[in-house]
Amino acid sequence: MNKFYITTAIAYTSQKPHIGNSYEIVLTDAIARFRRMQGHDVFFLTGTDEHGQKIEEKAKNAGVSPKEYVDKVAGEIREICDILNTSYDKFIRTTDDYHEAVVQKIFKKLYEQGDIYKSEYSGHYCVPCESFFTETQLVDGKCPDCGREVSQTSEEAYFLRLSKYQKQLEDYIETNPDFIYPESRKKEMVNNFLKPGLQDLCVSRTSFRWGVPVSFDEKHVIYVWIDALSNYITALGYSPEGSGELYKKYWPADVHIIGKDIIRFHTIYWPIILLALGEPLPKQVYGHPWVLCGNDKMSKSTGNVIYADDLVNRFGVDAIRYYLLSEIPFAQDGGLTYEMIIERYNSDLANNLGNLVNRTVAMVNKYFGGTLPCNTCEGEFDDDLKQAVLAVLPAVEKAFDSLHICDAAEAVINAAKRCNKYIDETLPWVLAKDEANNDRLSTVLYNLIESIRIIAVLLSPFIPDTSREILSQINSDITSYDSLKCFGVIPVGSSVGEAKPLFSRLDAEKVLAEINEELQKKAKEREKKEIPGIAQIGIEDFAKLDLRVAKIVDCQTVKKAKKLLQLTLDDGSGKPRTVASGIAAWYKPEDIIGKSVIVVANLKSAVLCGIESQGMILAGDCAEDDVKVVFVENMPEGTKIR
RNA sequence: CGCGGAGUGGAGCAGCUGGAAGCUCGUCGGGCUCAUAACCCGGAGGUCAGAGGUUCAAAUCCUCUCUCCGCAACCA
Repeated sequence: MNKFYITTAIAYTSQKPHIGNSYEIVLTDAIARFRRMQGHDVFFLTGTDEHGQKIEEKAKNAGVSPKEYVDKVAGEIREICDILNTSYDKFIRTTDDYHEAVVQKIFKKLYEQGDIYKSEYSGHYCVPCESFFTETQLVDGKCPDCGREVSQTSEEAYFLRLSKYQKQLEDYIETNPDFIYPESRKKEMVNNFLKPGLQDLCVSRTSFRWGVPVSFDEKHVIYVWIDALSNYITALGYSPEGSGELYKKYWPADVHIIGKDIIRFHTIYWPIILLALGEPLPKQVYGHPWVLCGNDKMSKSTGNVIYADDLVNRFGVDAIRYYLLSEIPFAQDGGLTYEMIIERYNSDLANNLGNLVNRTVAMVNKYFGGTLPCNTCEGEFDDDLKQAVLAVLPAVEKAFDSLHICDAAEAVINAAKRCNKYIDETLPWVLAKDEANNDRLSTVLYNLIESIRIIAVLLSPFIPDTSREILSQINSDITSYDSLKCFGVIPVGSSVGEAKPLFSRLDAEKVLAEINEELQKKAKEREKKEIPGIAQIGIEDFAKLDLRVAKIVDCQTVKKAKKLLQLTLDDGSGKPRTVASGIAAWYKPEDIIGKSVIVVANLKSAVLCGIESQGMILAGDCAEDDVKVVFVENMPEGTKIR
């Protein structure tokens, strides 16, 4: 029995995850379940990533301790994993004490062997930016962000020597072509990071406290990614001082399932940490695509967020699992709308699969009282059916091997389709009219029941509850992997149960109307809540802003930046002021030259794509993809706004 | 010229190691009645983004152009 270690990325506990975040665990679960079915000894890990500045801030805003905050969100996340019926073997939290202890040991080991070093001799700190840079990050010896002088001693931090392991990592990627998967992601990593040469990574922070402290230097907190990535081995009982049995058995991971946005951490930093620890590298990292809301990215500000638990309450777990697993492509982002869910639910689950099981079981009951007497009277369509049904397993195997999970789902559903066709070919209701055809009729129904059994078992990685329900209706408990490889293992004479619809058809219009009504209700509630929360600063805070009217005297596009326009402003001071603004998507230079805007005149300057930006101009986020600059009329340059 | 990907019938996608354009949904017509107005068959609908090129033959290879998306940089 081969071991199979599979993981999701651990979910960040800054807020409740939406359906796009939840896609990952469902995808991983399907793979884990399939491998178990094949007889692999599977260990399936998921969990939560709970440290970091963002969480510290969120907790502060919510008026609770970071731990309290994280306990709540981690609870929600785990609940969603359970609602989605995922079969994880372990749920790790980065606040678990054993994890924190091992992370400290890992950090210490890397420090002691010189792979992590204190930055004193190469430290460059930019005071205004509160940022820390390595020698190589400096631009002409100055801060790459603001271009000012940096000082040597103001801040110390620890760095991981990435460059030392670059060659080894490149070799590994070379000799394991499927390590970074899919291929296009590999190219991104190689071309954007490896080829230009890796820069040492800052792996400690002193600007906040919510993290794992460096054991030998307590004012430093370990960088969240070092902390988070280590979960894959701490969960198994890894320790630099000697690892436990689980680790020896399951590491290296067979595949890390992660979102495409964090490929870099998993294919560059993580392997290098492992190389430095002297541990084997994961065999594969699959960066899956995203679930989009229609064509848009799901985001809270747009208000188009959809949560897994809401969907499950409305449509059922298996409907949602099936949707995610069958609709989201292998490498391209997939869409999710209520319309699409209903469409797929009706066509695949209700009409095709559900109806097949229902009509077949009903016929067995109707014509034979639930017990088939014979399966030996073969006819002309039988071989074709058997061949088609037996061909599904190899197709599913192939799809899982290449992580094309939606293709696997499609292959199984197509088998159900083939069965529906077989019913029309063999016309059981015609056979039933003449008792002389009883044997043939029994054989036809037997072939259908056996096909349904195979389909049901193959559906178990995708829709486990439904799979069990189907098997219960046909009254079969033969579910072994080998039993999928030959046709006809259900014994003649066994009886079926009652025919109950698996998925009742949805009336799209009705369901959509209901959903709209609820969404509107929620939107109203939200409006009410948000307004009282605004008055949180005093007049003295506002007075810190120096807002002034300025006229745009020149404007140019910026070569290297898609989003930036470089504005030259007359703010009444007599000196031209340069401001870079991220409005290129909505404004062309000629549209705005000569107009007047409001500029935040006392904002500290910053360098963006090589331009020193001295302030910012005010603009409104009207919608997710619509920004409008605040133009003013009839006010002279330099007018103070308050 | 930073890197990578995508543009295929109304919608969503496959095909892309060159050899008569496919799948699902929708739509139209027919069949059937065991079943959840479900199922089965058939039709209509595409100059495979555009322009060149290689080839006996290109959606599939090469070049250029246009449009979208992602990564990187970055939205002050």
